[in-house]
Amino acid sequence: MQRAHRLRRGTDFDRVRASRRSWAHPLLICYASPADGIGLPRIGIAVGRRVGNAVVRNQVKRRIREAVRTFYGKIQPGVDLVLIARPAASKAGYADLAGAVGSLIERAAAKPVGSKSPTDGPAQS
RNA sequence: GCGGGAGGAAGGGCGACCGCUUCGAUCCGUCGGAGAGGAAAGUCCAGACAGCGCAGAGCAGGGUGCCCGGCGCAAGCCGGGGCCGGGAAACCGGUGGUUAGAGCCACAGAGACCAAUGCCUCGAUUCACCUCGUUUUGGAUCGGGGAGUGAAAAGGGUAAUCCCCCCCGCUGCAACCCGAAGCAUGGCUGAUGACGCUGCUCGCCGAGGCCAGGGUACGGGGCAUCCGCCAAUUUGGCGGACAGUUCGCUUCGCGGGCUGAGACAGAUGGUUGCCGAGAAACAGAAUCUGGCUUACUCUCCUCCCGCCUAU
RNA sequence: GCCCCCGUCGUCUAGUGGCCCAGGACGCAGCCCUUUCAAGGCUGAGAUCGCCGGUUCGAAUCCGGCCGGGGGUA
Repeated sequence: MQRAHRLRRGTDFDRVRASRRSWAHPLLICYASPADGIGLPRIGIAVGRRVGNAVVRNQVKRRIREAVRTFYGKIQPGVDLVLIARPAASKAGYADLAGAVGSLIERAAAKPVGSKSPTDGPAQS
């Protein structure tokens, strides 16, 4: 997950969260918004202080990042995502977090498959 | 052997595949090097560094604190000793000055601080009396003894109260410097001196300051141990110093080798194999350094104290 | 990251060495008043003063260390 695939600026986070398009999971919350230009999808990860101390937050962040890497090819281009960890994520293992990330990407920003209409994507919001 | 105490070491190792940050090389396909801690933590001290006005004077405020010796710029640390408290001991914790001065010491108690007086009792002297008492009344004076109160009483306690002696400008890398982009003004105030070096006063300086609203929240340096030299387009090479680690020696030191993390939504991860009894605890660098404090683990080493057993 | 501030009944707070095993208001419970409710009156319960040490005869208060909240900072 290289730097070009990540959200870099605070204004990007604000813009994605201001789009109000969100999907919830017991471990994570996902926001989605179309990017300014057509390009690679970008992901931002936020882990607040309620999740745990610095070690726990880093561990959660790395597991989410690794899960995003495995599902990265399924995200449609030109979409910005923000993944926010909830406190329960501190007790979840990698398999649970990866499942959460996979389901959220499937629901929020999956590439249109076959002849299916792309109306479930957030780019129309 | 069991229990307790002090000090120290260590904080997994070797790999495979897929990934991350950074540096370098590159035939742009890739390749190679480096990549969290003993506390990185809490932010409790001190210093470096940077800005603020000459970094001024006084007050306020803050800090240090038994004695001797040593290390250190300082905070602080090490060794020995004294006193107090805890413990059976090893050991642990705490430490200035109340004959410079001031304040406070509730309740209780006669009295709580340069002393003065009250209670009980004994003795002596003396006075009073419808009761004339020294085996027995009351008062006064002098002298002796005592109880009670309280943490503490003819002699204190409290400086983790002010104070005395010694030290300290303020603000902090979101400091600060360079560059770029963008915006809209309105009100109040100011050479009768605003603002500022912080809280107050003085001295000094000399033109902006405050509020509301609006705009941008980008690049680089500081910043990755420091300094110097060489070559130079970047990179690099050499030397010295500092720190860490390791080895050796003629061992309070000297010499050799190796190493020097570093971003700006913020780098160590995922899956798994072997060693192994097992891989668990606290915990993630953010300007840097030295200390202090706190959190914690499977073990290992050295020394000390007590008990039991054996010799 | 850096720099500050605050923890006292359920809530908001007063108390800055002893008069306080902590006072007040709102809330809570009971009684009175009222046909009933509200308002009003009386009474009562409710606090290991965030935690652990220390100084002192004596600590919510003074000192040290932890814990938990909150704020500022281009």
